[in-house]
Amino acid sequence: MITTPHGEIHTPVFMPVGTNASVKSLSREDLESVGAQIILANNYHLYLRPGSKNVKKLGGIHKFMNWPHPILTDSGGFQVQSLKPKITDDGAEFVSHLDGSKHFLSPESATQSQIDIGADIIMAFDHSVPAGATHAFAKAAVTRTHQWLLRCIKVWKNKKQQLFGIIQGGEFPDLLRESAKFVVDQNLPGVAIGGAVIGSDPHQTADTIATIHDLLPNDKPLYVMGVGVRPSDITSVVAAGADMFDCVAPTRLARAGLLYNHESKNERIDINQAKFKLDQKPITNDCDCYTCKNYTRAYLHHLCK
RNA sequence: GCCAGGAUGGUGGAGCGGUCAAUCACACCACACUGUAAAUGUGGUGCCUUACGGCUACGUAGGUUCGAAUCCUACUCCUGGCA
Repeated sequence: MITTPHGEIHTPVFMPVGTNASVKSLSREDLESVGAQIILANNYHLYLRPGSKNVKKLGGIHKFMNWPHPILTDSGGFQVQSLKPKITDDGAEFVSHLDGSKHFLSPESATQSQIDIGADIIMAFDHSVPAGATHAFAKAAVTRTHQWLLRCIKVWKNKKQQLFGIIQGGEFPDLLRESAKFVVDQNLPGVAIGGAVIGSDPHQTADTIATIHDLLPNDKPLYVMGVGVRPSDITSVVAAGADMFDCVAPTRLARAGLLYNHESKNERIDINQAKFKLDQKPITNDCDCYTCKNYTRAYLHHLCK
């Protein structure tokens, strides 16, 4: 269990992603009815718009988005990487996807921005190790991530807001273990693990966690970043020892018409397919969620048109 | 009944003598989505073929032409106007 100023979180917990201070297409009531205890928002997006200081002026993110329960913000490091940034030891220079303007995020500014936004849990600004990284590249990213973590900690004053450090290391056990030791030694309220080795393949994710598991504290949550493309990914990652995980997949896939059904290929059906036009079954027979109890595949197919 | 306009692939709709199996959109099919630049993106979509290639197609039947979805004639059916 994790205690925050906005309530307790019982683990293991899946955290729906609401990047832009909104879990797309879902209301607060929808989320509550499904048992969401905590949601994610993103520092990068809110820093650009409406601006972190403006979120603060508007009373903080909980009031801003009408979510009185726990919120976690990601630092934005992961998003910035998709913008082909210039990364130095100082931080990351990148171009806004909104208007092309130049920006710079450092461990200090990313942390201060998250403090202003006001989430219950904030993440360290890290250098995520991409897929296929060489040992040398991964080592540099790990070292940088560690240096950046120390700088994040310096800015972090309000201990009611929990700061989580992030373990990196790519696919290399020596780097993963070195990183785990370093991050755990900072004695922060929680520990996360990220990078491309986490989230894409369930076996690789479980193996990566196993590599460092003996180094982790028993009394603090482990946040495995970006897990949950398939429902079975969640059970396997929990079995591996994860306490917290998030993924854009449930909401993003649903918006494209892909709905989870454990009996189907890839654990999902594509409700857009013409074969569902007259299908009167629910998405999943043994599910007691509001949608499965009240609507047919035919109706959901119709709504996608 | 007369006059005018029109009939193109699952649908809408381009094309107006050769580079047309036919722009494009939709629909359909497949694939992809990890700490959301994503209610998005990529590919395919007449028939046969792995491919090369072949075959059948632009309302119906003829005609002109080296060559017709494109021009001409008749017919059928739609739409608008006049009676």
